[in-house]
Amino acid sequence: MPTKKKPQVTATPERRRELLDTAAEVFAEQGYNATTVRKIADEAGMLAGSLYYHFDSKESMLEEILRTFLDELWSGYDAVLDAGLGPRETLEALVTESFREIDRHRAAVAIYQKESRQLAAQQRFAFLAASQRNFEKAWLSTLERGVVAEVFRADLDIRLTYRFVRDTVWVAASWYRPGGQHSPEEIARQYLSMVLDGISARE
Amino acid sequence: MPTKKKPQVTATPERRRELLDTAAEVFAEQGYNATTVRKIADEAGMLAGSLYYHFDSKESMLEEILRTFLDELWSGYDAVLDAGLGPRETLEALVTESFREIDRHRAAVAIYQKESRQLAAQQRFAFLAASQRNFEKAWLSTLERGVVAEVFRADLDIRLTYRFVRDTVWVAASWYRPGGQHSPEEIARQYLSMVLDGISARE
Amino acid sequence: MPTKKKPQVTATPERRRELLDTAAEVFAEQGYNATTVRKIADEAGMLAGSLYYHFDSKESMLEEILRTFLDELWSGYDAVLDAGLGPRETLEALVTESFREIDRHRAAVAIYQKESRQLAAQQRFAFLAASQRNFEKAWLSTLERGVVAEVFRADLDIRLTYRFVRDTVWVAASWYRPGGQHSPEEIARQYLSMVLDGISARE
Amino acid sequence: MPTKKKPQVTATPERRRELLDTAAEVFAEQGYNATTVRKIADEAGMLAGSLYYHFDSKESMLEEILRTFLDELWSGYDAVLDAGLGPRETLEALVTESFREIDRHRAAVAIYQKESRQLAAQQRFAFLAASQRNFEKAWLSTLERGVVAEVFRADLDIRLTYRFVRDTVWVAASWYRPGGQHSPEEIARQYLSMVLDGISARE
DNA sequence: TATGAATGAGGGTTCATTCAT
DNA sequence: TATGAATGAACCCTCATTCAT
Repeated sequence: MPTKKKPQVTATPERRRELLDTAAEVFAEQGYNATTVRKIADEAGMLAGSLYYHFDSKESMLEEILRTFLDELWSGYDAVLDAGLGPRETLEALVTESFREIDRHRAAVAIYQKESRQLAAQQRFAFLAASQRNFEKAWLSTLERGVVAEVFRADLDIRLTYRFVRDTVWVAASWYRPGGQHSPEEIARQYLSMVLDGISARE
Repeated sequence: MPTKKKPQVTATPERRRELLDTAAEVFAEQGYNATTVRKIADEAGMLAGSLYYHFDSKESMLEEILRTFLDELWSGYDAVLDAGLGPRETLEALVTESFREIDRHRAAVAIYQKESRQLAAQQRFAFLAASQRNFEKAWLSTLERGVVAEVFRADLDIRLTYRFVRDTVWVAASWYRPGGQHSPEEIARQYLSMVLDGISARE
Repeated sequence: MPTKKKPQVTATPERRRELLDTAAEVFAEQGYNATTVRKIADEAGMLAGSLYYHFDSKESMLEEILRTFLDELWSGYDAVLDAGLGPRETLEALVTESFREIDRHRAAVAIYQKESRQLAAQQRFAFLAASQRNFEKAWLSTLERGVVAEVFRADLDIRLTYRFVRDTVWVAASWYRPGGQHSPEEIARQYLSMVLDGISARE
Repeated sequence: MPTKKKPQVTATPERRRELLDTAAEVFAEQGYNATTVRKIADEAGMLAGSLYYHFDSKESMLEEILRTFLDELWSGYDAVLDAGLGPRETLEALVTESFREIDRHRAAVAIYQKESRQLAAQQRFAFLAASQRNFEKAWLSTLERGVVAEVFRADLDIRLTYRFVRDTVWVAASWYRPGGQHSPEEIARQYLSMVLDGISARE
């Protein structure tokens, strides 16, 4: 691996963040492939070529966006998983943390949702697959603990349940808009209510 | 349908179907934008240019795939909605029908999930937006009916519930593989069980 | 040069003529390059591939159209040039003959006007250049004879005059429509009047 | 004329002009349809894609070439038409101006001659049709004025005369080469002599 | 830091042509 | 004779990327 010279973190790392935020917004809105480097530059008020002073490539921007997001996400998740909570409380905390993450990194989450599967196949984005595996491990074990503790129903296919909960939470990024009428915690509460107790009225 | 003279659906509509199935598979796997016409042709065992004997453009292939899917979907939905069922039975039937559709048109559903939002902005794909509106109408009214009839909980935000159910069902297309261990009806049953009664054990 | 098998003059040579007439019309209207073989076939009520039963190539159609036209043109010109007329009568006869040719072969003349220069560079269309040389020879000698005989003005550049007369006549093909209010002979008469005596009133 | 690489310290609009001049030359020589964008780029010493930094499309290059030409042409014509000259002097001035324009914009004129008719049908090139109408108006009214003033012969069909003069002048672009032995003014004089007084010797 | 201009590798599409039926 | 389907080369255009200034 030859050392590259380009992305000197000289000057302002804030400018870098700004540009990445802009890029993330456009990626989320138009899709990664459909987004041209020029569109990002336009949005940032510069010319396409100028972006290459800050970043190696379009792909490296994408990578940094996703890496930053996943780092933060896991720092939140790890705190929850290490807190020694019971299975139901763990589930509630994970879901709430997820909605907070959607609130903070809406664009990144949307990108992740949409592109993750194809990206994960590339060497460069192997960290996506790794994260996904950890994710699955955390959820499955939580669900299993809950079944054992008779906190969750035992008659459900556990993998199906995992997918159900996982998807249910993350797709919200596709319609969620920060600053709307519901706070992330409020949405989390409602989602949890549905996921845990169902939508049908109890007799 | 204002398509003029070219590939009249006279002789072999089967070849057309074959090619569209191939295209749908590739679109679903790689994303519409990332899919090259050459890739589709390769998969179909012909040269890129040859596709244009059958179709006007890459976009028209996409359109036909989505139109065909939505036509079938709505023929199923309409049957359910016109059956005069109660709200809970309607919801169950709609969900079941959706999983059947995922089973039959997995690729089309996956494409729809991924590209629909951006596509709908184009004049050509306005029918996507129209379908989405009808979809929303059908679900919201069913949920409202259910709340009135005290079949569904009254304490949930109805739009949030709508999104919850809608997403929950359709994202399944992203991991569902036909011919797996669960039939669509089986999956529908488990999903319904979770959605209606929740995943937590009843005391 | 291997003998080709295709253009059997079997069956009807009339069909051949019909097809060539159709092709000439489209070539004239849209330009040779801009004309697709399919457009010709459409106009003839068949499929593009079917034309290749009758002709070797699009280019061979063009060649036959132009050859046929030039053959007829020269048969008319040669008659005039061999008639032993005086220079002014020769000029009048050539111009009249030209307008008759425009009347009969409007499409071919239009094609000739438009494409001749570029075509002539190709080996295959060398006959166009040859014809052009003969054409020039005939006109220049007629004009020179006329100057010597003091029938034409001596103070004009003879090459310029040649181009003037030549162009003046043939461009008419671009606006002439057979069956209009003026017969070719009538138009020829008026053109000759202008060319010979000018448009200004005599004092 | 070997194309050398200029020491382009050129500001942007000059580069644009250079490229358009190159394009015009190729269009004129090979015809618009037969000209590939790559050929233009070759001639300009760059790659095909690079042209798109300067222009939107091949068609937009054509448009700009023709627009520029017509703008200049009409600025010359308008000066003549507004000068309050008599009909004969107007005709002489228009013809002279036309030959000057051929001298300055030979390529553009040749393109105009060849492609104008088909182009005019397109929305984008409607300005060609408009120009043609103004052209016709100017000439017809000049000829009519001349007939009334008994400066031009009254026994000629005025539309035919219009076409005669118009074509006669502009076709010259197809053989005219700037820097030849005749200046545009000289050619104009000879043409006018023929058009006004005819080529036959006066008794 | 950013610009202007160019590169070069495709990508979608067109079209003359072929050929088995 | 004509059709239906396919070929393959070429075309216009896009876009990530580079680099001298």
